[in-house]
Amino acid sequence: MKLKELSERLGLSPTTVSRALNGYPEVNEETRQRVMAAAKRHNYRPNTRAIRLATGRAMAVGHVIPIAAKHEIVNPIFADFIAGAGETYSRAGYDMVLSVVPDELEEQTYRELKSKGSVDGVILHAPHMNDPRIPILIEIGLPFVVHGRASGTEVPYSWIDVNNRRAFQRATEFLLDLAHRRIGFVNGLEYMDFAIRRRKGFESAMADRAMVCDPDLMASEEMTEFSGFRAASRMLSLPNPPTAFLAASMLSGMGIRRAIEGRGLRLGRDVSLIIFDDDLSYLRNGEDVPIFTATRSSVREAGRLSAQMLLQIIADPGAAPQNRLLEAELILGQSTGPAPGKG
Amino acid sequence: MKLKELSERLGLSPTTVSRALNGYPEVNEETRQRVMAAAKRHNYRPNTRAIRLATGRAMAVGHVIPIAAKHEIVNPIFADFIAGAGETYSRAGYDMVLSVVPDELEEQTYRELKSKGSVDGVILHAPHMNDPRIPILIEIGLPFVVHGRASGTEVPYSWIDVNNRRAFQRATEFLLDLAHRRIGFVNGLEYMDFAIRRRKGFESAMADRAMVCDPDLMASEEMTEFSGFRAASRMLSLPNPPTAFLAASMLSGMGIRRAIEGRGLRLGRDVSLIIFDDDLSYLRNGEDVPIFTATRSSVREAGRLSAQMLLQIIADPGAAPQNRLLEAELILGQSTGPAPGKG
DNA sequence: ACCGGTTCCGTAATCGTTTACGGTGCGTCC
DNA sequence: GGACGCACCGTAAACGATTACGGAACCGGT
Repeated sequence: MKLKELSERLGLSPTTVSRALNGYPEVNEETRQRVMAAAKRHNYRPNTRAIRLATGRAMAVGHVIPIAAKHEIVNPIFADFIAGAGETYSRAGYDMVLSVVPDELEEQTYRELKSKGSVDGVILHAPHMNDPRIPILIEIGLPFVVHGRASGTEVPYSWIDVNNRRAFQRATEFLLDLAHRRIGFVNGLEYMDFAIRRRKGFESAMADRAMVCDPDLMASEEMTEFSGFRAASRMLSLPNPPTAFLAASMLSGMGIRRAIEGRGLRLGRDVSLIIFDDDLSYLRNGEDVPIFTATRSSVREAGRLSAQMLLQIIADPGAAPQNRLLEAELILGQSTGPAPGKG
Repeated sequence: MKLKELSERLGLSPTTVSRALNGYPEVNEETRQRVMAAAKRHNYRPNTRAIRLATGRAMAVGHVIPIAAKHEIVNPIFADFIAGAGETYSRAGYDMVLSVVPDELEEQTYRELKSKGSVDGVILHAPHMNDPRIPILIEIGLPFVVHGRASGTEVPYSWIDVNNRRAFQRATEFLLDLAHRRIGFVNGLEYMDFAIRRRKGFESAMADRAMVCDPDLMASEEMTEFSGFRAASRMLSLPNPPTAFLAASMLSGMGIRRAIEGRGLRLGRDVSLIIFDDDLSYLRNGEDVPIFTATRSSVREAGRLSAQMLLQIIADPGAAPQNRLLEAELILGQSTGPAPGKG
């Protein structure tokens, strides 16, 4: 069933039918009702391909997911971020198109998305310091929203981010309040912007209490269970091991717990642990009472908000860039307790 | 730069230019070279929207990701499956469009994808018993490949699946060989087809050794860390607790380990554990030596293969349905050992 | 009676490709 | 030398919507 057929059945022109369905004012209300009814009755769905060509809009947004060439790791937060964003898109009638590309092909991918006209905008994932993708997107004129920020980038752009610095500052302070003095910090890869900010948060909390950061107690790793395990194992073997850990993710935290318990130590008593909890649907931090004490911020919610922001930008490309900083909440779980007394 | 402009610069008709670029035979080889060179020089990229309208092909495939209404859980294997499929699509010049929908809207989503013409085919995820989506897709004539199978569905359709039954049969036999007699089986939700097959594998291995399955030692849960923990905790509290576990996923397994170690028992000595390992990039089962003994099958590879199959079906819609059954390998890790001697 | 302004609707161009169909020129064959 | 086939290229009609522009009918005001 196409527009033309429908209009013939109704004894109207395609123009009027189109206008009626799209809510234009220059059509009699009675006629509009008749058209809408007929459209529903004949199960008419405008052909997306034709709309796209006629309007020049793609009615789609792109997410390009870089695959780190080294480890081929897909960031586990994507699933939930996309679930959140997807909700917003469907409601607005937009498609979400995913490109999975090795990270060295990312620039080229953006250029093609633009020149082939297959999307109206993109979400930029996992920004790092001085991220070159931002100036590129500005140059080619493709609307975008960054999930995160890029330290070092001066030009204005739209982003949504969690206050990573503050979250880790608070977590560190909390451990210090519990009298922990040796704190192991298992961070994400520190070319990622969020990891840089988290480190700053950690360091400034330490500095505020006139404490020095021991490089032996800091690690910058892929956020996997195994990396967490390895880093914690190393630190726990030191002559002066940490009594507490700060972990960049739920998975790292699980690895750290394995290292702790594997040594016969008890989590929350002998060693404390605070993680950053993205509130992933398949990696819930317990049900009623949290397993880990954590700073929490829902990545799914971030997906929803990013999508909304992007759609606004697409609707009004002239407007000034928007920014939104989300605060993480500090939730108390069973993995923290006062530092064990000295001997 | 559009086709018309390019043709004018070359002093040719749009037809000839189009044919030259698309490899049609009725164009002089010399002319073709000239056209190709000019296209490259002017950085000409055919407008996807126009191609789609003109050819009637969407050059896109859809993945509809159902969100379970109850728990809003995104299946964690999606990220890797999609990463695998995405590689295949990009190489073939296809887009991947994702729809994230509450599962009760799934049928409607398929119908819209078809009538709006936004995709040429879809991948069907997470099939369950007598899955109604399969007859629906056949009815509306949208090419599809199922990742998994649907027990009870008689009509032929294309699928790619892991031999789940065999994998769990082998795993069970392996535990039995190690003299384990009380085996806890922490399965996925048993309306999912793969969980049904795994259960059959477990049961038939038990039956082959004339053993009865204790319902107290069987659980059917969401495949999360917490569910694994809860199920294992319950079983370990039984008067006659299991000496070994079989887990449906890496995450369940991690929860089971937590339950085991939380009781002061040692994994691989006091209690054994075999998991099913989807080989997710962010949930690797150790690096050199596996943490868990596991039956392993890469879901990413399944994604690649599913995508290939779907593209073939789209290219030749008349052909008979294809099937492909992958075998999981049984890999030895540190989580299994002989059953502890009685007293 | 005439003009201006609404209200409502239609004609036809447009988006940027593909492709059915038709042409030209040339060589070959009988 | 006419018929035929082949190699090559162009004209114009699709594809299915949106939308610029124009026109008819009607109303109120002067």
